[in-house]
Amino acid sequence: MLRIAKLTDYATVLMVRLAREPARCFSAAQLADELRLPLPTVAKLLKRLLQSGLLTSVRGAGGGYTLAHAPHAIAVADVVNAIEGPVALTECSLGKGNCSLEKDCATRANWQLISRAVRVALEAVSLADMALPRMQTIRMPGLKEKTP
Amino acid sequence: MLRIAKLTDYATVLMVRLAREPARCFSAAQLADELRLPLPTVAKLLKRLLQSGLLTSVRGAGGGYTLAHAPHAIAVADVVNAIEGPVALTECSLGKGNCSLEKDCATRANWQLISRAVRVALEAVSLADMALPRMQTIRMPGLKEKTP
DNA sequence: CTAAACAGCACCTATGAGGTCCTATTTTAA
DNA sequence: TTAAAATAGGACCTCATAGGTGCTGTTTAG
Repeated sequence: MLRIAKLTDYATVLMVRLAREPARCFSAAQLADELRLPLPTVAKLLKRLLQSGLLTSVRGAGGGYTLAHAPHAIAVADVVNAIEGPVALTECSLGKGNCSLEKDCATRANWQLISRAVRVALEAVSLADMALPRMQTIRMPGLKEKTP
Repeated sequence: MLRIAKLTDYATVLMVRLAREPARCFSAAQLADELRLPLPTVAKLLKRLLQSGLLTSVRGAGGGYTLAHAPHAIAVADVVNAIEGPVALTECSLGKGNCSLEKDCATRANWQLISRAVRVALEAVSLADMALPRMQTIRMPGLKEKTP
């Protein structure tokens, strides 16, 4: 049904929680407990988010994780990228030529445009937005100029 | 990587092919042969597209499938809907309350907005657009009014 | 009457998402 | 100095489901 992976969903929940108190340092256990998510999964996600540079970590007792940037500077797209890689609705959108149609596939370039539109939608929303009780409307720059 | 199902990809290829000659009646075998796709899969997809009302069929010898509407009147969103159901990036976007966070999940409403943005992106592109060698730019009505 | 073609199931199976566990390593605090 | 609290980084399992196949009708042109 064109959904993001469940892990990505969890990851955004984690990031949004962190975004509500950007200064505070959260341990994996704290987050798992508060958000009612399984600890091993939370730990795994935090590690991935760390490796993608979205978090900073402090090791040892009293340690934990913090957002690496301000909430408004991290987009939902970043989280999606960190957990499931670049958004590309179709195989060929990635450029990898493992599509048997490839050559005469006029559809390809158009799918790339659609993928880009989706990427823009995800980039247009920051953690700060997600932390709000309810956003107004998504503004998508770059998609309203030309009209086919 | 936030991709559509491979079957959905195939389905759009099929639909775009049909859109290039809307008057012509194609058999499953013809399409499979021309597009180099496995026949059983093509047949299955055509059946689903038929049940969703996107195609009309003629049974018996010399039969086949035709678009149920003009190419510009069928959106990529329709194809996605037919094959993988409604676009809902997260579980809770569907409304079904099988999310343990549910109550105090402020993130929910915001994900719904994002899902909607993606839907709009898919609705903004018709089969006629996809049949073009290359689209210009996607115009997304309803997403450029308010600015958060 | 026969062959072409759709209609509608039922069923298989292999990949990978989702989840668990174990073993370092680092740091604080007693 | 030691113990406990945390992160770091793997390996590994397992199960749902996307993707694919087959079979048995039914319809229709010639």
